[in-house]
This record gives sequence, structure tokens and C-alpha cells, in this order.
Amino acid sequence: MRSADLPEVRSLHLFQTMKEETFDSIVKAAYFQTFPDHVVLIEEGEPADFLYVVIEGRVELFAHANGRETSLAMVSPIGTFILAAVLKDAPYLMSARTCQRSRILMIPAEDLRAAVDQDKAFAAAIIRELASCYRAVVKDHKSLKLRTGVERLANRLLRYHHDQGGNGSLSLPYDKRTLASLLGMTPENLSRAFNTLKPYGVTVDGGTVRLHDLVALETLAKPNSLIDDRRI
Amino acid sequence: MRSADLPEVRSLHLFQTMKEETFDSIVKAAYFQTFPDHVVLIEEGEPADFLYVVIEGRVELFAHANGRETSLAMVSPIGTFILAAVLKDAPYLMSARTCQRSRILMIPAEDLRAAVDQDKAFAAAIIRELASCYRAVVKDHKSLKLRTGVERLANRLLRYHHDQGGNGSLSLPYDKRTLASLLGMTPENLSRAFNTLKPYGVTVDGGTVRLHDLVALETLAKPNSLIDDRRI
DNA sequence: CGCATGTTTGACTCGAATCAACCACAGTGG
DNA sequence: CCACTGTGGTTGATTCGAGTCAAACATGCG
Repeated sequence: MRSADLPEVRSLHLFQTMKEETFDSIVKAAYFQTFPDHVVLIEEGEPADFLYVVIEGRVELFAHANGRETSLAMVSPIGTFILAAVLKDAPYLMSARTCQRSRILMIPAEDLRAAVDQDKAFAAAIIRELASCYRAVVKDHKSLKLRTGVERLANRLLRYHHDQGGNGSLSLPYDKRTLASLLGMTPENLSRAFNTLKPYGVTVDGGTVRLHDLVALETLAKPNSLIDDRRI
Repeated sequence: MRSADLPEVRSLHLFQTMKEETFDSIVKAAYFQTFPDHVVLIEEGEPADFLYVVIEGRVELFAHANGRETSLAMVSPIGTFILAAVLKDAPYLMSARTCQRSRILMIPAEDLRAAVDQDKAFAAAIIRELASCYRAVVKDHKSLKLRTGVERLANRLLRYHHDQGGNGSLSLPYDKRTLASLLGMTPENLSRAFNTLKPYGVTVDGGTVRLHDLVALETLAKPNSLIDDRRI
């Protein structure tokens, strides 16, 4: 891989604390590849051959069943995906496709597992990463089971708003059909949910959303740190 | 703790491969306690003081938001819960209560984290356990997003049927209101879902369910190993 | 027996998916 | 410059799955 990218990868939490020699062994075994937009990287059910690290671009994780499809998560730089499958040497539970031109680091599963075995600090980092991923899914699951579509949208808007500086305006990071699928609703329903939020001071102009009445929106959304806070 | 219980705990995957001395250190620090039925052990939001191991009985994991409540999982012997919170030293995302008189091993979070740091084999076991928990939630999440209530019930019945020997009959492991909550529906709706499955050869008598036409039920349920198989 | 709990049924409401049409806009090519 | 087209988004009408509320029913237990 390009040596210019090394520091970037090394700075990822997952790779920060590991021994130099373990990092080297992984880097030597890994592949760097650039993919165009809308390329399917993996499909659910396939054996877990690689751990993927998104360096540039964006990847969507999604799944199929009974003829339906849903988005499960978006991975932005610098983030990994399909870690659990690789560690368990089990089939992927999700498919992945680029939603932008993306540069991706692919670490062979064998080499990753060897590195975990050899490097205590790396094992500790893996545990932290896995625990975080686990808690993220639990939060999504709680959100889906305990909230209506409008509530999920309201809380998602508050989250983006907070992440982007909280100055009353935010831009949606994905197109609306993707956001709808992430939130567990149809595009039509998302559109209606935005309309439902209008009386609470939410105005939409393309991908730009303005929140004119944070108090009202929060009263409706009832944000809950145990669902919405990505840090804990 | 009672020394009679040690082998049982030691035989749990999580504790099987660890060094004798690490196991001892954990056992020394741990508390053994018996709780009556319907006791709340932890509440979401509390700091993660203990890892819990169910030795006897059964524990329900559940969560609240916006005045609603939902079951997230049931833990049977020998199983652990709240592992991720303990490892991350973060607040619990779920509450837990006994649904039977239960004997429970409580391992102080500090001691558990110390054991993970000291014992490579234990760290590896923790990684496997965490990865399994992660994949279990992903499967639940996929089920909820991709299936209707009737489909979720049909697949759950097929799972219990398979687990219990697959002889055409199964007994529901929990009462119906709990099962309903686990499946993300109301008790009323579960009752109707059973009725919907009648034409597919499903008859219910209390907690006993008979599957008279497996082919028909499977055609409806479309079971999917990437959602329903608990082993992978 | 009387009471509590869990379950089922029925009527109704509500949230969400579906189907279809329409709109806005960007990119293309005449 | 303007029609043509494809895409993403919105709107409306309708259907459907699921929740709510209320009542009936079953079961088990003191």
C-alpha cells in the first residue's frame, strides 16, 4: 500500500496501540484498493476472507431477506466493517457496497487473527472496537423497537445537528432513500415524517435541514443518551 | 461461592480456556447470589459494576424509552450478560430482571478487566463471546427490519422446534407476553399471529405448539441461516 | 368460591407500506 | 436553446400490518 496512507491507518483507534511489528505484519499482508461508486464489495453468506477498513469514501452495509432489503449502517473513514465475522471465521451477516468512490484497505482474515493472537495491545483494541460495535447495534435495535418512525427521524436529526456544530442547521449525510432505509422506513414515509416535523420547526430544502425550534423538537423526540449518544 | 459450582462456571466457554490462576482471581473476587422471581438486577443507565453469569434460573434483558418497554433477550444457564458495558466501563444499555428464582454469579468489573489484561487465552475467549453477542443482535435486528410479525413468529417456532428435537412438537420457553415482546409485537398480536399460522398446520395448546405441516410453515417462514441459525 | 393473572377475541384506530401519479432537476443530445 | 429522459423526491389514495381499548375467558391458587 501507499506509504503515505500508513500514518492514517495507524492513527485509527484499532491500530494505534499495537506493536510496530504487528502493524508491519498486517500492512505487508494487506491490499489497498480503490473502488468506484456502487460496487458490491461483499455479499452476506460469503466466508469472511478480509477485514475491510474504509480510508476514503463511504460504504453502506445492507442485508436481504424475503425479497426485502434494508440498510444496516454506513461506514465512513476511518472505520472498519465485518470485524465480528472475521474474528469468528464465520459467514458475513451483511452485504457491503460503496456509495462513493472509495479507497479501502483489505486485511486477510488469517493475518488479522494471527495479529490478535500475537499482540496483547491489539487484542485489547479489538475488544474495545467489538464492544462499541455491539453497543451501536443494541442502540439501533432499541430505537427500532421503542420508537415510531417520526421519533427515530427526529432523534437522528438532533444527532446530525449536534455532530455538525449545533448552529440550527444540518446537512443530511446521505440521500433520503438511504436515510429512510437506515431508519427502517420507506422513502415515501420519510417524506411524510419530515412533514409531520414541520410544526416542530423543521424545514427541509434538499439535503439541508433547519431546526427552528430545538425545544419543541426535543420535546417530541425525547432523546435518550442510551440510544442516541454514539460515544458511550 | 460454593465450590460445587466452580466446575460448572469453569465449563462455560468463556472461562474454559483461561489460566487456572486467572480463574482463581476472578472466583475470589466474585459474589454468588440467589434472587427470587421478578427481581430487577440492574437498570439501564447505571454504571457497569459487575458482569453477571446466570448459573440457574433465567434472566430477561429489557429496555425502556418514551414510556414503552421491550424485551431484548433472555439469558439461560450458563450465560452471561452486560459484557460489553463492563469491558467499556460504560453505562448498561439494558435492564435485567429475573423471571425465575435464579442463582447468579457477579464478577466485579474491575477484576474482570484485570483478568482480560493478564490472560491472553481469556482475552481470546472474550473476543469470541463478544463477536457472538454482536452477531446475535445483528440477526435480531435484521429479523425485525426484514420480516413481518407472523414471519418472525413462524421462524421462532421453527427454531424452538429444531432445538427441542424436531419431533413435530415444541413447548414455548417463556410465557406468551414475553415471547411477544421479544418478537417485537403485543400479546394480542401474537395471539392473532398464532391464528394466522393455523392454516399452516400450527396448533397451540397452552405452552405446547404442534407443527403438523413443516413444509407449509417453512414455505411461509423462509428461514434464513443468516438470521435464524444461532451457531454461526 | 372468589380473585388474580395470563390469554384470547372483537371493534376500532393508527402507523406504515404500497401503488400510482406527479414534480423538480440535472444531464444529454438534437 | 429547448425538448427528452432518468433520477430522486413528493403527494395522494388505498391497503395492510400492528397497536389500543375493552370485554370475555381460562386457569390456577388461596
